[in-house]
This record gives sequence, structure tokens and C-alpha cells, in this order.
Amino acid sequence: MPTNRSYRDSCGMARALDVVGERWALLVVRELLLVPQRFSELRHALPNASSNLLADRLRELEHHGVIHRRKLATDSGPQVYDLTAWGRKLEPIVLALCDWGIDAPNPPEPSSLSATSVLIFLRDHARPDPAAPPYVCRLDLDGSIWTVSVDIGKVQVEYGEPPKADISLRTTPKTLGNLLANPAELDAALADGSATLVGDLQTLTWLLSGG
Amino acid sequence: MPTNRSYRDSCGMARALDVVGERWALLVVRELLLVPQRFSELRHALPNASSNLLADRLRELEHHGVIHRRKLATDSGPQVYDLTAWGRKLEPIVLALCDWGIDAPNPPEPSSLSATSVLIFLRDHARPDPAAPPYVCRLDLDGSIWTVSVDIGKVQVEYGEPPKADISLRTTPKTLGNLLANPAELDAALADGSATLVGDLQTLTWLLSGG
DNA sequence: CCGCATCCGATTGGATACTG
DNA sequence: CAGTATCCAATCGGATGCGG
Repeated sequence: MPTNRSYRDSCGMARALDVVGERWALLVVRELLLVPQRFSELRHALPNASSNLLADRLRELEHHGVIHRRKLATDSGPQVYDLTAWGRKLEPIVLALCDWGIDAPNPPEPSSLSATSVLIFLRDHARPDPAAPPYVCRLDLDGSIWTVSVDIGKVQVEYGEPPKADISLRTTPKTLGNLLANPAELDAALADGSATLVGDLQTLTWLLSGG
Repeated sequence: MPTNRSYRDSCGMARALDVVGERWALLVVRELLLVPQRFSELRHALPNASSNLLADRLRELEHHGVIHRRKLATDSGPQVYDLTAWGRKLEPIVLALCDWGIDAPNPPEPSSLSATSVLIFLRDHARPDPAAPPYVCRLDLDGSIWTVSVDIGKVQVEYGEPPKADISLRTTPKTLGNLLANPAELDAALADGSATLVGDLQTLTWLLSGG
């Protein structure tokens, strides 16, 4: 059952926290920043949140107008959760909190890392050489396909298959997170199969080493 | 007893919420944005938080390096809580959340409003006429004295007695909040004594009507 | 008073099992 | 797949106690 408690404080901050201050709420918002997601995808992205809690949060966030349910492909097809216009305005706040939290102590192991999390980190923290030629990377994370485009030092991340890719990488979000923190481990990851590359190794090195 | 739970998610956002995601934590940070405060002042500013919870949060925030205790006036005198350098970096995030929350439904009545909350709102949302002459307002909120300086359309808020004030206003945070939302009620507030003005009425009207 | 600590009933969160 | 139902532990909120 969804919660109903309030800080009973007129300040905008307290009213914001009445809406997105409950546990897991802002992590759901983070998950929806790059692409609308289904219930099971959110469960996979937030494995430490129990299903009843996730259902409660989704109901609350929908009730408060932060997210809404809709059908993919107009009418038929699976249902996904997406941010509303108001919910989308949380994006800079969520990104700023991501930055701030980087200086916090690491969480206890084992810890999860969703595809969305690592792609946001890649997009906002990679500093690819602006002099390098533009390229497109097809990224397969846990079976979901993403398009990472790099041009003039800018990184763009989109959900879905690229029309044409220069290189293709298949790995897990956690491995990619480790590689961004420590690009020197790339050779080892390719050797033991935790990452698979098709295309030019140097291009991938450019992408990773900028993080 | 302070909590110890974690999202066990490596994303910066989750690690940030491991630190400031517990209930009341960000409201404590908000309270400390303008001036360090004592335990009893924080209790008064956050009347809906129980004392044990507030003590727990202060301990946790101190342990995580967001706030620290210190003595006023070097060594002796009362103890206050203040933001650390890392905690201070939350300021833009807190202010952005304040803005975002303004579009949320109002909390159930009765609802509190601290001096810090209303002063932050005044500072960041008042749009005084840039052509008006500069002035200084001495503000007495619940017995605490603040200095509000307006110059070229910019509002500055500081804790403490102004060296010299053009006008002086005494009221409560809640009344001031109402006046900022509805400046037309100023006459009524002055008439029924919920606000007391010394100085030029037009100057105060300028300040309020910009919100 | 100030600065908490203790106790306790009411909610909420987390883990697991289950259903349409 | 998309959630419910259930149960128990942790947390919250409110009242009270207590030394300085």
C-alpha cells in the first residue's frame, strides 16, 4: 500500500521530498532518464528493491504526476513507465546528485550497477579526445542494445540499434563500470571473455580512457 | 540509533542517497545553508521531526562528513552544527529541489515554515525593481535578526544585525511566506499586528511584490 | 532551558511466496 | 510478465525522562 506521510512543511524542498523523498523513488526516476522501462526491467535495474515496494513507488510517483504508464507502439504492445514533463525536470537534480555521490564512500559489496547508471556516467564523465575522429559504438549490455556516438569530444547515448557502428562491444554494466574506473583492465576483460569487442581496439580505448 | 542501511548500488546517485536519503536529512542540510544552528534551533525549524530522529540524523550526517559540530566563539559558548565543504556542495541541489517542489501540491495543514526556508525563497525568487534605489531591511523573524540587502535587483540575506537599516520588519516566517505569495495582504497583516513595520511602507512593498 | 536518551505503538521496508 | 499477499524486521513519530 502506497505511503501517505508528509513533512507538513510549506518549503518547496519539503514538498519535493513528499513526492520523491521516499526510499527508491529517485532511483526509479534515474532509471527512466534514458528510456521508458517496463516493470521487469526496473526490477532488473534495481535488484535490491522488492517487488511490492517497487509497485508502491510506481503507483505513488504516477499519482503525484512524476511518471505515467503508457503503451508502446500506440495502444497495443507492452506497458512502460515514462517520466512526465514535470518528472523530466528532475534530470539536472538527479545528475547533480550522481556527481555529488561520487565522493561518498563506496557501498558495501556486492553492489549492483544498472545499464542506465553506467551509461549516464559514461555520457557525463567521459572526456574523449576532441581531436579524434567521430565514431559510433554499438553497446550490448545484458542483451539490451545502445548506441554511443562520440563526436568532437561529446558523447551521446541512445537506446536502440545504431544504423551503422564503427565498433561493437558486449559486456555487463558492472564490467563496463570497472573499465571506466580502470581502463588498464581492458586487455584482461577481453582476454577472459567478460567483454567482447568487434572492431578497432584503439577506438574503444579512446572512449574508455576519457572517463 | 543511527541507521546503517544501503542501496548497495554503485551509482553515484544511490551512494548520495545512502548519505542524505534518509528521512529529514536534506531538510537539515537546508536549515544549515544560511547559518550554523544549534540543536534547539533545528528542533524549532523542523517541529515535525522528533528529537531522537533529529539527533540520529545529525550523528549520521556528521559521521558521513556532511556536517560537523563546532563551538561558536572558539572553544567556549554553545555548540552549533555547520556544513562541511562537501556538505556545502549540496546547496545548488537543495535549491533546485526547492524550485521543483514549488509545483507540487501543498502539504496538509497545519504546515510549518522555517525562517531559513522563507529567506531562501525570498532571496532566490524576489525580483525587486532593478531601477529602485538600494536599501537594507532589518528582519526580525521569531526573535532572530536577519539583514536583507537589496541592490540593483539582487537580494542578499545574512544572519545578524545590520549596521544600518532603512526599514525594519518584525513578523513570523509563516506570515512572511504568506505575504510573499500574496503581497496584497500586507495592509491587513500590519493592521492586525501579525507584522510590524518601522520605516517606509513603499520600500517594503517593493521587496514583497517582486516575489 | 539545552541536548539529547529511552521507551513504545504505528508505519514502512525487505524477503519470499504466490496469482492472474 | 506484472504485479499481490504475507510475514517479520527496521524505522518513524510522539511522549517522556534526565543530567548538566
